[in-house]
Amino acid sequence: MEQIEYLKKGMVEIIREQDLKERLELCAKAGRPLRVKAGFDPTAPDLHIGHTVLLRKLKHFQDLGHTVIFLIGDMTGMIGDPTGRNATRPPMTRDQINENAETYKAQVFKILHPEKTEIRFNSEWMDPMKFEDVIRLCGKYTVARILERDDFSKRYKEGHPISMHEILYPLVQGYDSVALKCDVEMGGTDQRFNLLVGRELQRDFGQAPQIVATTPLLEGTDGVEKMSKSKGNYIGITEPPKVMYRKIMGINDDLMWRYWELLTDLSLAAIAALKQRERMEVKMELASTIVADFHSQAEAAQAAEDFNREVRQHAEPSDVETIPNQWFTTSSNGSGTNIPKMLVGAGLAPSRTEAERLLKAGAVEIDSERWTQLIYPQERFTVRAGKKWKKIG
RNA sequence: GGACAGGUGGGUGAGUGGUUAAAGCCAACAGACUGUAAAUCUGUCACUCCUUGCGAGUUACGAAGGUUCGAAUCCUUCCCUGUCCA
Repeated sequence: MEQIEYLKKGMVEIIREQDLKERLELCAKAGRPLRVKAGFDPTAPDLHIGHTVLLRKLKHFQDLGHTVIFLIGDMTGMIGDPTGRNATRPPMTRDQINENAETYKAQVFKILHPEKTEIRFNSEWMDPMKFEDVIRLCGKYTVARILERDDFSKRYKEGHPISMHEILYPLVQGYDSVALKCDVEMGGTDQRFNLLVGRELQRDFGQAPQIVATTPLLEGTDGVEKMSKSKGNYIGITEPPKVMYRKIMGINDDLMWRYWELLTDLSLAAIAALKQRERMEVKMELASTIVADFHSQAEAAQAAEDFNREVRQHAEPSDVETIPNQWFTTSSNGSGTNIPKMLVGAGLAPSRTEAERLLKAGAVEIDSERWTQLIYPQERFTVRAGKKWKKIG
């Protein structure tokens, strides 16, 4: 079946492929689309391109006519998913969650087809649950099995705390699949365990167990850790074209191939062909492709132009902000602008101590000349501190 | 409920009364190099103030008190975490 081949591309694992085939056939006969769920924690208000690896895959299901359920874990967000953590996440407040959820909604449709997407919140069925129901749910699983989970067992062995509520997380997520009668659940490879719990619970509730499909986790711009907001190695999908472009250009050459594979629709053969070409050129093409995906062709072209000028030629950016000079003083020793104060005031340095360090390190350039003195005798000038530029005057 | 161990800067982790704003490593930032990057090398990496000086002051080692000329280091209470016992 060709549907299977299309869906398999870019997936790490399908449990079980045979089941997926059968389910596809079954639904085709019954004339109903598959219900494909993916859950998102409303912890990060902004999606990054790492999330789009999964979103792209969900879209592929939609391309084949199936329904995607974008589940916002407003209830589970209050628990804090322990996945990949060795410390407990702080629970979020209701207000924070609602706010973040709105941002999610606005962002996912850059990839997903709105008309084939159901957006749901797990508080829909979690809120009405009584404590009795919760206990009954807990009875469906055992402590030993939960502790099998890699990060739990690791934390346990190393003597790190695991709170009771974290143990509940996989159960809650699994129950979501029961409530939604999911056919397929997708997630990153780190979600494998949680996704599998869903299968078991569905079986317990007399449903056919969902097919579990995992996608790879994208490395962040540092090339080492998984992309994540908290690690600061992410590229947000709402970031301005210029920033996005620059971040992509900043990745390691080797990582670029992985980005081509997971973040574009290019076939593996086409990517292999790119490897024959000049790397700089290919990376710029990657940056343009991705920026165009989230913005537009025109903005991507502009970002490329800015990059050439600012980064490659070290020229002044086209959109340097001008700030009135409030640091110019005249005294008996002469007159001038106090540079450290100006750097902090203009947002080029976080503190005066830091500003002085930048000066000493030779990171400050004024009107294209390196400047290391405290006082600059002019009132109007263009200043660059590291990568940041401002016009003063 | 009891016994024991522990809580140090963004992360890890030294430091058990005085040149300790706190080693080392990682991350980060800046400079050099360069095709962007990576790698490498160099420097920096709490804050404020000024006359920018191997300057002055302030804050900091879970929290609050105490001992002392002087405490991350000793004492007391509290909070938190783990292990074992019940």
